[in-house]
Amino acid sequence: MSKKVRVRFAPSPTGGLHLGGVRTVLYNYLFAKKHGGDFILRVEDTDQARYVAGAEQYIIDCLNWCGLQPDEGPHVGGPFAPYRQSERKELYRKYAEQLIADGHAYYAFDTPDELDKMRELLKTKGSHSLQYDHHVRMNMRNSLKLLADETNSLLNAGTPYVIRIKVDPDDQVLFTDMIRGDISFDTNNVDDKVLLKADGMPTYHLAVVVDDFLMQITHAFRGEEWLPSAPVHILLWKYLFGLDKMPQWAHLPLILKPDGNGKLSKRDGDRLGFPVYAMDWKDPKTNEITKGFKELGFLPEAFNNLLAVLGWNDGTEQEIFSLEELIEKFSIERVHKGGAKFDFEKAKWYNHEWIKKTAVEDLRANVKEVFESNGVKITDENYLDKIITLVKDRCTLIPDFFTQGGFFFNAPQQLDTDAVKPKWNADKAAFFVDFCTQLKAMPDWELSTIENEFKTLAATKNIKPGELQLPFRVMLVGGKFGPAVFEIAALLGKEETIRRINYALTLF
RNA sequence: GCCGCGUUGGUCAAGGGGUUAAGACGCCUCCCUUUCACGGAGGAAUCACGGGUUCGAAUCCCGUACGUGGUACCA
Repeated sequence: MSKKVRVRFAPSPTGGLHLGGVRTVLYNYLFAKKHGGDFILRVEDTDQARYVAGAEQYIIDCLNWCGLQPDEGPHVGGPFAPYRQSERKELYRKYAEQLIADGHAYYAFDTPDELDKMRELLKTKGSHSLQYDHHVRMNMRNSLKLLADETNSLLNAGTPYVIRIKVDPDDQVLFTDMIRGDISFDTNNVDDKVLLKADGMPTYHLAVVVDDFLMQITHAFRGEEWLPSAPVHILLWKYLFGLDKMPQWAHLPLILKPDGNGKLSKRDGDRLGFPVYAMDWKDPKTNEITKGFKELGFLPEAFNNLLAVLGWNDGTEQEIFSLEELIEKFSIERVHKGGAKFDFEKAKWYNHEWIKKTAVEDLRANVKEVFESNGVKITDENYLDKIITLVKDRCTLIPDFFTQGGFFFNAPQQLDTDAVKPKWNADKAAFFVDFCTQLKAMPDWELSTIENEFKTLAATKNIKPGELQLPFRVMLVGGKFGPAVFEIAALLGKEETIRRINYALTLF
């Protein structure tokens, strides 16, 4: 019987949650759910210098908006609590000490100055690696070089120290990545990484391995930037828990900037005018707000969809996937090896598609919010629903509902008279005067009757109805946009339609 | 510098020895619609380069180039 699938996402709370982060979560989540497993959130808050208060809650909010809620985490608890590394601090030390006892790690007392000097020396000697490794460690101040007595007295005197892994030279570290296949590293190129810092906190290297073991993680998916440090993690697994217990690895491709090259960063979004964070992020230090996809008017379904297919597809021509479909169809083996450039135009296309396919009642709350934030109080949801139905095909982002349908609530302030005047004449003006009279007399207010009335009157006056539709549109909405004119009039109601015609007639 | 990973149109990509090298976004043309969209029909545009292996290479192998990531008491 195979172990239950357990995957984890382990962000460090240092700022907003960017596209790459959300996609990592998404792939983790899809894989877990596809195999009926658990998705665990773990927080790496061991880097005090960069830790930002509020960032953890922000990440949770983003996951919530995306609908990717963890089964275990600092906010929901779970059998392996705590889920914050700062609260697990003492745990890690035990494993670091065990490594030393087994001869796989050592105490190092080198000061930052001494480390700098060592690297300077290597540089002047023309060495092509600046690593703290088997070449140099016997020249440094550590428990390998020092006598046991010396080490103990240094320790007893409270000298600051770190614990470093002891990487043996001339060996190969081999592993199979679920996306990339077999990968090998020569241990001569792996340095003696710090595992436990002078402040007693673990580095990422120790923490992932210990936490993945303790939390029984079966599959570890993370960004490609971690590939070079994979050998350290694998060595740690070998020394501490045994390779047979190690999770399977998958290193996800990077999301790159649309122009030029390089990893997509927050700066690129600012520069190119699109968000790179899931939701608005306010940096508590600078109070600077970085725009998010949510606030720009993206639907979470579209956001998940566009992220999922940036580096993965199911091999068919399908482009639009719901979360349920993604869970069903996702396979980690089909994830690409190469990075993908982010294309905001295509991102908007996905949102447009999702708005078109989303039911009115599921759009209502979002649209209502947009109207109300524009100062339009919605009292009649039925009316709002009709507007949504009428304009949703032409909305790419949620705020477009207001630009496309705001005129249903507020008569246009300014009319695009330039669009009408060149072809305007007394006959047309007379048409609208008569049209109003007829509208007033109409017993009902139906789309078909309004349209019939308009067209028959035009015929009797010998004017092409098409030539009258544009002026009519401008009268009602203020410009050359919006849904079919007669639909608008029908929804606007008799009085308002007549009022707008009469007002416009004074301007043309 | 060293180490790792990658490279199919402008972008996302299917295809993994024989294909007219799918499809999508964007762009262009036309139809629909006397608004703008939606929808429909078309179009331009691609296998990084050089060597092999093979009857045959986008596909396999080796180089090169380019890109990208790492090279911290950051993750």
